[in-house]
Amino acid sequence: MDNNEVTIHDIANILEIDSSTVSRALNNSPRVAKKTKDKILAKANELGYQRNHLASNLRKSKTFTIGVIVPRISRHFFSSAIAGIEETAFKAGYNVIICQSLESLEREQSIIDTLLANRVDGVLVSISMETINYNHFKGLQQRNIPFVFFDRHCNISENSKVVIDDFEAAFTAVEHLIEQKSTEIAHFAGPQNLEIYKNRFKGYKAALEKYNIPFREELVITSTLMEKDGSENVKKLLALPYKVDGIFCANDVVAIGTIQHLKKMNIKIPEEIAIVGFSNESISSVIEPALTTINQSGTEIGNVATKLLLDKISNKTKKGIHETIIVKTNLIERTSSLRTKK
Amino acid sequence: MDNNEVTIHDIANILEIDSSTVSRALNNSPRVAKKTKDKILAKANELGYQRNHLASNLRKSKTFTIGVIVPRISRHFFSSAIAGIEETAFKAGYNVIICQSLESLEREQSIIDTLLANRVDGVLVSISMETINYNHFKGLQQRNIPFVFFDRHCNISENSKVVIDDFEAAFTAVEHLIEQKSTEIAHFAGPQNLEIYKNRFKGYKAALEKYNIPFREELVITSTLMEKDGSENVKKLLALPYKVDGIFCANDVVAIGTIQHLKKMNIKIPEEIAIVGFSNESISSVIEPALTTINQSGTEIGNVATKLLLDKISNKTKKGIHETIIVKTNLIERTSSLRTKK
DNA sequence: CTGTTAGCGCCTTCAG
DNA sequence: CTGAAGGCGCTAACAG
Repeated sequence: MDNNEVTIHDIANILEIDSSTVSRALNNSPRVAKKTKDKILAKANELGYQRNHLASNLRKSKTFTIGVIVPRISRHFFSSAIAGIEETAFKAGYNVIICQSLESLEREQSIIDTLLANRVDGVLVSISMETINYNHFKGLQQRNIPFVFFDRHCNISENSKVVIDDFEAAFTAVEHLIEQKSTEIAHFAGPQNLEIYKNRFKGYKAALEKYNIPFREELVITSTLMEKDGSENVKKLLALPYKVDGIFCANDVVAIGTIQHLKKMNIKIPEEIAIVGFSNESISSVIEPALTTINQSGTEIGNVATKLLLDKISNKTKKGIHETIIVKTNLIERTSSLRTKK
Repeated sequence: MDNNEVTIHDIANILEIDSSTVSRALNNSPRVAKKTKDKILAKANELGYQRNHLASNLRKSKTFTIGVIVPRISRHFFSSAIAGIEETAFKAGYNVIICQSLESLEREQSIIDTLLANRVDGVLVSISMETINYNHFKGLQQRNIPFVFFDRHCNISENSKVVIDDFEAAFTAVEHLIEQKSTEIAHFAGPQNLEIYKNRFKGYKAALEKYNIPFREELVITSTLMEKDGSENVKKLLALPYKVDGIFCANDVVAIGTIQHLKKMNIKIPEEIAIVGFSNESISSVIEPALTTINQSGTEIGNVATKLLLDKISNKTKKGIHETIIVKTNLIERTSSLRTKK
C-alpha cells in the first residue's frame, strides 16, 4: 500500500553512514559532527523524511498522548477547558484523546480501561455526576500513570487537582446578593455528591450565616444540570408563600434556564429577583445582560491542569507530592441598575 | 520505570508455547486449536495482559487514529459534531486527535503537517474562514490518506463531503419569512469564500426571485461569525430608510447576537421582525423562544462523516470514488404567534 | 565523533 | 494446527 515512507535507513544508505548516526542527527544530539549533521538534515529534507512516531514511541515506551475525560464535550465550560488543554499539550508535543463519560460512572470506568490500553502517559479528569466510588482510578495509580482532576474533582486519598475556590466564590456571590438588599435568597444547587457543588452550597450557607439571614431548607433546590431544571426550579420558587428576591445559581446551564423562564414570566432581573451564577468565556455573552457572574475561565483551568500533568509526567514534580492549584475567579457585575434601595 | 507490562512472550513462556501462537490466539485467529486458545485467553486474563497498540500498530503500519480539524472546538456546532465523531470512531476502535485551526489558514496547514507526522489513518476537516487555497490538502492526497470534509467544505477537485443542502435550507427559510408576510428581508451572510455561506446566499436570492421580491444590495450584510456582528448588523439595518421586517441569518452565533440586540431595542420578534436562523442541539434552547430555526444536527453530521471516512480507510469505498452525503435539516417554528396578517 | 549490536512488542510469512 | 525466524522504524548502550 504505502511502503514509500522514507526511513532513517534510506538516508543512511544514500549517505553511506550508519542509521544510528542519522537517528542522532535528527534528534539533534551533540555527539554528531556539525558537518555530517548538516548533510543528514539536508538529505532528510530533500527526501521529505518524517519521523515515525510509532516506532520512536515504542522504543521509548512512551506515547506522548494524554487522555482527557469530561462529562460532555458540548458543555460550554468543558469545550473551552479542552481548548486550553489542547493548546498546552500540543505546544509540548503531546496529543490528546478526548473522551466523554456522558455523566455515566460505567462509561467513565470503561474509558479508563481504554486509556490504559492506549498507554496514555497521563490523564486529566473531570468526574461524572454519577461518580461516587473511585476504584477505577486505582488502575491508573497501580500503573503509575499520573492523573490530575480539574473542576469536578473528588476527595480521593491524595491526588493533584486544579480547581476554583468554590466555597469562596459562592460566598462572594451570595454576599453580593445581600449587598443588593436581597433577603430571601434561593440556591439552585448541583448534585451533592460532587465536591464542587457541596462547597458551593457551604459557601451559600456561610454567607447567610455571616449576615444573620435565616437558612431555609425549602430555598435550596438541588437538581441535575439541565436547562429545564432552571425553569422548573423557578416554578417551585414562585409557588412558595413568600417572595424570593435573589438566586444563587451553582451551574451555568441551569442559570440560563432560570433566566429564560424569569423573562418569560416578565419578572425583572435584577429589580425583582437578582441572580448570580457561574459562567465562562463562551457562554457569558448570552447571559451577560441578565446576571452577575462568577467568571471561571475554562481555557485557563485547562492550561493549568495540563501544565501540572506534564510536570508530573516528566517527573518534575516529585512523586507522591500532590498539589492543589486554585485558579482565580472574579465576580463581574453585568447590570448597572443595582437595587440600592428596596 | 514500568517494565512490569505483560507481553505475549510472558504468556508464551509460562505456557511453554510460542509467542506467535499466543498472538494468533489473542487475535482470534481460526488457526489455533480451541483448547490452546482457551488456555491462552485464561492466562492472559489472569495476568492482566493488555495488547501494546504501539507495537501492534507499528507492525501493521496503521495508527487507528483519525485527525479532526475544526475552526474552534468551543463553537456549539463543532463540539456537537465532535461528539458524533468520537462516538462513531470509538465504536470502530479508532482514536481521534482534535485540532483547532482557530480560523487561520496558516494553522490549518501546520496542523496537517502534524497529523501527517502522527501518521493518522484519515482526516475530517471543516475548513477555516481564511482558507482560500487548498494546497495543503495535496500532502494528504499524495500520501494516500483519505479525508472527508464536513459542513465547511471546499470545491476542491474531487473529494468526499458530508454537508447539508445549504441552498435548499436557505430557500426554505426565506420562503418561511415570506409566508409570514415579510417583504423587506435582510440576509446576515457569512464569509463568501466559504461554499456553505455562498450557497445560503444563493438560496436567499432564489427565494426572493420566486416571489418577485426585489433584491436589494444593502439588505445583505456580510460579516465574520461573531456574536457582536449580530448587533452591529442590526444597527445598520435600523439606519436604513425603510423598515426591515424579516432577517435570514446564515449563522447561529450571529443569530444570537441579533436576537440579543433586538430584545435590547425592545423590538418584538416575530411581530416586528421575524427571524430564521440555523441552530443545532446544543444551542437551540437559548434562541428557541425567539426564532424559527433550521435545525442542523452536529452529532449526526459527525457520525455520518466518520462512517464515510472509516469506509474509505478500510477501502470499502473504492478509491477515486467521491461521495457527497447530504444530511437533512428541518425547519422548526418556535413561535406560535405568526404574523398571519400585517 | 561514529559504527555495532540489540532490542521495544507484535505480527506474519514460511515451514513443518 | 504450531513453531521458527525475521522485521516494522527507531533508539540506546557499548565499543572503538
